[in-house]
Amino acid sequence: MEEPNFFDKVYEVAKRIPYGRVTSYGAIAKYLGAARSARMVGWAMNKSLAKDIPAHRVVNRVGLLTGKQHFDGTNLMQQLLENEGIKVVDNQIVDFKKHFWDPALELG
DNA sequence: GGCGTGACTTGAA
DNA sequence: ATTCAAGCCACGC
Repeated sequence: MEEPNFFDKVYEVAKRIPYGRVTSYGAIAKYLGAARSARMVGWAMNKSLAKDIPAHRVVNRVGLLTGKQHFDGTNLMQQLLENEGIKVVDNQIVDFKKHFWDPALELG
């Protein structure tokens, strides 16, 4: 059997993020048992841009759109979030806590 | 093949 | 309360 790597797990979790919800790199990393490897999640997300992964639903722990810079358009990430009913002001998600989706809680 | 960078987080001073 | 430092590991030069 294949043993999913960190990257692959990140992709699977990211794919499972529900519509209109967001999560943080650390939450995913922690769910994978590598809370200190949050950076790898970000790097994985960078690669995920070429996949069907909703990377725009993943932000840092304060709800700041740190990765919007990596999207094609500077406002693309924000537009996508607002399109899902998430309000974004100054590159930061409003009521981030309410929209926060913890894989450890939702997936088990 | 080594060094630095990076879409981060946590903990300690 | 804020600021500083360390950790984690893949990728590019």
